[in-house]
Amino acid sequence: MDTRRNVNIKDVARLAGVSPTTVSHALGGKRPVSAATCRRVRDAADRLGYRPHPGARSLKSGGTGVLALCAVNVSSPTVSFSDLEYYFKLIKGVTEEACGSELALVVVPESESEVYWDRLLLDGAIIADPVAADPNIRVLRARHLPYVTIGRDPDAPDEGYWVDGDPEAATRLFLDHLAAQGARDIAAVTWMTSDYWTQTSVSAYHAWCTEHRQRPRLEIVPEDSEIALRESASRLLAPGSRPDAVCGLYELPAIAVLRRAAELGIDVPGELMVAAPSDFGLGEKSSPPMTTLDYNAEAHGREAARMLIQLVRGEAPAEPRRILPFSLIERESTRRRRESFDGGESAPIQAEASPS
Amino acid sequence: MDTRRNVNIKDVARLAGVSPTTVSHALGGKRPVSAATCRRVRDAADRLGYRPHPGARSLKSGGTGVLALCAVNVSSPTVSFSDLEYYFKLIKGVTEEACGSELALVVVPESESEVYWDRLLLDGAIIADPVAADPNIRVLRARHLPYVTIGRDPDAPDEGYWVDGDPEAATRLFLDHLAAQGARDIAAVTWMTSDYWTQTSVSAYHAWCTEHRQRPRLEIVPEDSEIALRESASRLLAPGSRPDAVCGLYELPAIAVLRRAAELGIDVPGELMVAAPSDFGLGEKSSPPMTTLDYNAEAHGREAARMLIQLVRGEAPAEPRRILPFSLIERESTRRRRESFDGGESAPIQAEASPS
DNA sequence: ATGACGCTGCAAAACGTTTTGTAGACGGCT
DNA sequence: AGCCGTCTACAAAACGTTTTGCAGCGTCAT
Repeated sequence: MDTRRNVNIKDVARLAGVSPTTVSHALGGKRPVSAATCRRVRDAADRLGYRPHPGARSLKSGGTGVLALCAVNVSSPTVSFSDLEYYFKLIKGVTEEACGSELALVVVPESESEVYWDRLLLDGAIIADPVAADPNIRVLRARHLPYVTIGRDPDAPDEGYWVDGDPEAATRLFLDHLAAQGARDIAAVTWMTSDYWTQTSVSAYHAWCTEHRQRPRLEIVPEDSEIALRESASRLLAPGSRPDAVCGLYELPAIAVLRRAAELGIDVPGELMVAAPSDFGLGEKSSPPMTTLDYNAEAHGREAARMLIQLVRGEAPAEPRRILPFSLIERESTRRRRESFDGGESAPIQAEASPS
Repeated sequence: MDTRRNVNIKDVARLAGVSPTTVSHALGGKRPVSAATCRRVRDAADRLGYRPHPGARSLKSGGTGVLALCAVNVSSPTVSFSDLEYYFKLIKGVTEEACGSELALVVVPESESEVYWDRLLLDGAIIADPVAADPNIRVLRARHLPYVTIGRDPDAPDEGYWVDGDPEAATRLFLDHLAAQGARDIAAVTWMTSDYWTQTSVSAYHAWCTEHRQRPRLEIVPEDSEIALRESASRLLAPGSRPDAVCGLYELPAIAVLRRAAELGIDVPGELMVAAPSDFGLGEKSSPPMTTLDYNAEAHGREAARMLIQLVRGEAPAEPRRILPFSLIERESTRRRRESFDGGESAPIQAEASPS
């Protein structure tokens, strides 16, 4: 079907009666061209519907104006609708910032195959939530493409360029909050993932327990499935040594605990408090609504994009590693003292960014 | 920061002690190369971390293996979280199909600027829900890139390549359903959008009203905002000539009607039935749950991708215009006769695809 | 008159691949 | 020995841009 040859710069040059060089300068503006010639060239280009070939352009000039955001995981069975809101905020933040700089943004859905990076024509990329030995990062390195991660690379948390929250501070804030509400035996539940946030949260949990002379109890959901989530929740709430609070380092495991608690007839927050320092938008919708984090994903996206744009331009970002502030959103799942009867959201508990 | 030159095919050739031609053939497999040489070349390429430049490759061979899906609207204020599930299903379907054919897929978030298409290196694209005078389609045409739309192009509904549901049949199915449940005065409410689905639904509504000797009453939400939604709902439910059922041609306006009904203390479905032949996943979550469509977005994505892949390969799709089947999911908002007390979802009412 | 200088546009050389035509070597056949 | 086909690998020509160096040509100051 695509039999017609695309019009190229020579065709435009011929119609306008000038050389290809002049066309390039008239359209690109790298060197002055007389007004009359310029108009003639533009007319010719418009009439022919000329579109410069992006490949050829990048081949010579080194850059296309395209950035990539590697984000939406379409393979995971449970990620489906929980992370969507988070991804959307990320995309929105990055897009806004990129559009402002006349750059194009594409979203690369994560999937098993790594075919992507070798085919795409890019100036740089943003990797959301990198994991250990991240394949995306490896390829970007090999291609010498600048990249920024949202969330630290667990293999090199103190290097490279990133925007992140403060998982240690967040975990401690949540544990302190639960303790302040009366919890004395706080268990933690998390995924089997290898990202920096999880790793750091887990060690922060252990450190906190040691400091507060509590017995740590960490339940790790071994795989990415509804069944595994259910089983972990059941194990955690089994009679005998049931904790009086659960801190889910991510929301989904915490939601599973809430569900299981409802099944077992355990009162939340009366007999069990549940909270998760995570922000995939699930806390609002769970029943009862769950205390979670405000991670401010849109700001993360914006800042990452801003940084990447500087890198692409060859500038060195003033702050290569940025920790953004977050706050705790208290909801019913941890609200034991009902002094007032508003039912609305209480004022978020702010936590300032503390550079690690 | 990106001072180091990328390794190119000549570097590999030099290290392996062969010509660039041989490297290309050893890696690309277009012509036979002896096993020994092949291994030498591969080793050299691996050691240097060689990645062929996608621009150069496409320049010569005409194609990169990249497809684009133009979908997520990040500009609209109301689209935010309602369409996400729909988009995700689309992305998932398209990605699966593309991966199966060793093609890469990128998602192009829709925004005001059209910068995108001129910079991206693509073999073809899928446009989700094209509008009248769609700018994306215009550019794709100019670049002679093959494209498939999900939902018909309202400017040329009977041409080109598309996958779609059957808006006329869907609208009639819903109106018949409401009438069968006892509705005698069915109003419709919709967006101010220029897509084919909306246009066709609206005329189907008018036609149906004429056939059934009902006075049509169409409320159009004039702009994309929460306030406009609220006002339209209020107008529709104002006392005096209140309809006994509302068919929201999209979900969001229908949800606004549900909310307003709750505020006014109007019993749904007792005094007012509400349904929407649309599938953005909101029907399940509204209160009361609303009767909606099962559009089967993932299948739409898969079929569109399959078609596009054929086009990119130069094959002519057997069926350039495909109408996929859909079904009505009955929920509480239109369930007047409560003969059983299961409370679950009833069996969907199937509707076979009828080629227009 | 002469040189310097600014403006305008052109020719040619990249950029890194793939593709095509062909040369050389080698073995098997008449 | 001569011929033919098969392997293997190379040289050279694209692909469509941007970039660089430079030539022509007026204009202005000396």
